Amino acid sequence: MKQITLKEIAASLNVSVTTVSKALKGYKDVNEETKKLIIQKAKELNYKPNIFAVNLRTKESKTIGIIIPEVVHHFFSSVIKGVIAQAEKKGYLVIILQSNESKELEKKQVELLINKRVDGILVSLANETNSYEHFYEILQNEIPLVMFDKIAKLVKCNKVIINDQKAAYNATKHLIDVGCKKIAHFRGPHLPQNSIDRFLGYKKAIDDHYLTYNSKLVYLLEKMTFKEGEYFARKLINEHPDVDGIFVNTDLVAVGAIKAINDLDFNVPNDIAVIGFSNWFMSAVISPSLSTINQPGFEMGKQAFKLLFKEIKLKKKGEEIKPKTIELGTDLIIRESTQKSVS
Amino acid sequence: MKQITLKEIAASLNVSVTTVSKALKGYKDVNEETKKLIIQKAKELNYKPNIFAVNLRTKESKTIGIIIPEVVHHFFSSVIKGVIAQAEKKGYLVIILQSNESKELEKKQVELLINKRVDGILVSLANETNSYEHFYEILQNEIPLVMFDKIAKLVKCNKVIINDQKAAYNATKHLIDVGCKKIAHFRGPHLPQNSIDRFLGYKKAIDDHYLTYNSKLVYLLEKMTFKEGEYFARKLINEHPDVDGIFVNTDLVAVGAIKAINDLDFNVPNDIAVIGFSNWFMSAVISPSLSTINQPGFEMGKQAFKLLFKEIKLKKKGEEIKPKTIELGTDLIIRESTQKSVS
DNA sequence: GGTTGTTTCGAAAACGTTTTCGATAAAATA
DNA sequence: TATTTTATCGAAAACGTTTTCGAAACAACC
Repeated sequence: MKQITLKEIAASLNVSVTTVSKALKGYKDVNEETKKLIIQKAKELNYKPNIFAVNLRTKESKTIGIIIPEVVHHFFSSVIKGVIAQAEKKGYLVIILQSNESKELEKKQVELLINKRVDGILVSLANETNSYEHFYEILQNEIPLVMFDKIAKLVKCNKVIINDQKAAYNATKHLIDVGCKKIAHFRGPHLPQNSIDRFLGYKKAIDDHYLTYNSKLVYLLEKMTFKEGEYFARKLINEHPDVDGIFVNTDLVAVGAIKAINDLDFNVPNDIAVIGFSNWFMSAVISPSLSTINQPGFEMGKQAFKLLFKEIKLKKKGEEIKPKTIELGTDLIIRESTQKSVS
Repeated sequence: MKQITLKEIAASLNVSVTTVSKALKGYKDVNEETKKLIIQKAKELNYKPNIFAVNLRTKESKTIGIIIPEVVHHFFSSVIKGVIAQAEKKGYLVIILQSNESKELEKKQVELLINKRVDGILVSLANETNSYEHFYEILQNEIPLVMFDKIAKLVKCNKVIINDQKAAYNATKHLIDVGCKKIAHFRGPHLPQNSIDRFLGYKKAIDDHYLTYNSKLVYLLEKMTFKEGEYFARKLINEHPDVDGIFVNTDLVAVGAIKAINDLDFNVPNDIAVIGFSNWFMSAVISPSLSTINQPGFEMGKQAFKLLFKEIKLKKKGEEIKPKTIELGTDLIIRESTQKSVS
C-alpha cells in the first residue's frame, strides 16, 4: 500500500507542498477556503505524516526509554504502567529495556537509547551498578534523565524516590506498637542503597524506643528469595527462640519466612509478627495476609515521567534545569501478620 | 553537544560523504587504506549515525510495538520479557502499549503504532474486543502482525498460542486421577475464547472418564478476582457440600477459593482439591501451594517475536507470507493443593 | 595503439517533512 | 494617484543518510 505524501495532496489540488504542510499544521497564512480543501483531501486520502521525516526535521522522536532491572516484578511493572499512562497523555511512546541487575547490560541499554536518540531516559539502577560513566554520557549528550527508586545520589539529575529509611522506621515502629520486644531484621545486600536505608530505619526505631539494638538479630540475605526467607527464619528461630517480630526487607522473603515459621509450629502473628516491604501483589491474598509498606509504583512512574517531560520542555526552550528530587509518601498497610490477638 | 555527521568526517579527511558512508558500512569499493582512516576518525570523533535519517532513508525503524491488556500481570510481563530479550538479539527495540481490556483503547493503540511506522506489531486481544477492523487496517498497511495467547481466529496472521482445551483437560484429569468424583469448574466470561476452551476441556475430561457432567457445577465468574473466588467457593460449598474438586479458570481466583474453603473449615486438598491455571508467581509460595497449569509466557514472547522477525524479513524480500500458528506446550504442575494424603 | 577490465572515488538524487524568506496581488491608507 | 499594509502563496534549503551511476586512472591483454 502506497503511503500518501504531502506532495501527492499538493498535486491533486494544484497547490504547493508548502501550503499543504501549513494548512495541516494550522498556520494562519493560508486561506480558509484552501485550508478546508486540503484538510478534506488529506482525510479522504487517509494521509499520515511520515514520522521518519518529521523526526529528522524536528530532531525529536516523541519517544522515551526506560531501563529497569526486571520487568517481571510487581513494583516495576506498576512503574511502567504509570509511565506509559502519563506518557500517552503527552503523546509520547515508551521503549522498555531491562538491565537484569547487571551493570554491563545497563551500560549497553543506555548506549542503545542514546543511539536511538530518544527524547528522554528513565532509569532505576541495577543492583550491580557502582559507577556512573554511562549516566554521565547521557548528560553529556544533553538527553533529559530521571532516576527513580534505585538512584545514584552522585548523578546530578531529577529523581523520584520514597524515603526508605522513614518507611522502614514506621514498619519497625508498628511491630513495637503491637507489643514486640525482640525484633529481628532480614536485610538486603550492600547494594542497592535501599537495603542500607531500610536497615537504618529499623535501627533508629529500635534505638528510639528503648529496645536494645542487637546486631545478631540482623541477618544479611544475598539473593532475597522465598527460599532464603524460609532458611533464615529457621536459623533465626534456632538462634533466638524468643524472637517475637521480624521486619523483612521485602515481601517475597517475608512470605518465605512465614511459611517456615508456620512449619515449625509457631504462630504468625501471635508468636512472631512479620512485616514486609513493597506490598507485592501476593501479600494481600496469602494466609495470614502480610502487613507491609506500600510502595506507590504507579504514582512513581507518573511522577517520573512528569519530571522528564518538564525537562524535555525546558531543554527545547534552551533553559537550564535545576535537578530536584521528589519524595513520595508510603503507607503502612496493616494486615493479619501483625495483628496479635488479645491475650 | 554537537552531533558528528558524515559530512564532518568527510571534510576532515578530504573525501566525499559517499566514501565515508561506504567505508563505515563495509562496501568493498573503497580502498583499504582510506577505509581504515575513516573508521579511525569516526571512532575518534565518537560518530553516531543519525537514526532519524537512516529511518527515513531505509524506511524502517528497527522498532516493534506490542499491545497487551495489562502490564501489571505475571503472565503478560513474562511475555514482554521474552519479546524484549529476543528482539534485542536482532537489534530491535520494543514499544509497549496497554489496552486495559478495552476495545476502544486497543484501537487507539493500533493507530499509534501504525502512525509510528513500527516494523511490526505484536498483540494479545483485550477481553472486550469482538470485531477486528483495526487489525485488518494493520494488514492493509502491510505491517507484519503476530497475535499471541488471546487471538482472533478470523484474522489471517501468524499466531502463538497454547492449547487451552487440552491443558484444561489435563488439569481436570489430574483431579480425577487423585480421586475426585464430583468436580466443579469456575469458568470465565464468554470473551475471550480462552474461557470457553478451558470449559470445553473440563467438560471433555468429565465425559471421557464416566463422571456425569452437571452444568450446575459450572460457575461463570465475570471479573475473575480474588474476591469472586472466595464468594463462589462459599456458594459452591453451600449448594454442593459434597464437592471434592475444583478446576479454576485462573490462579488468582483459585487462591481466593482456597481461602474461603479454609475459612469454612474444609481442608484443601483432602476435602476439596483445587487446581488453577496459568501458574501465577504467588501459586508456588502460598500455603497450601497451588497445583496449576504452567503457561510459558517467556517462551511465548520469544516465539512471537521470532515469527514477527521472519515476517519482517520476508516482507523486505517482497515474498508472500503464509500465516501459521505455533502451539506451545503447557505443563501440569502438581503442588500441595491436589495431593490428598492417603486415607 | 586500441580495447577491455579493475579499482577507487564522488556527484547527485532520493527519502518527506518543516520553515524561512520573498513574491505577488489585493486592500487600505495617505 | 502613490504608498503602505495585509493576505496568501510557493521556491528552496535543510535535516543526514543511502545508493545508483558514471567518471577517472591505471593495468592488462591482444
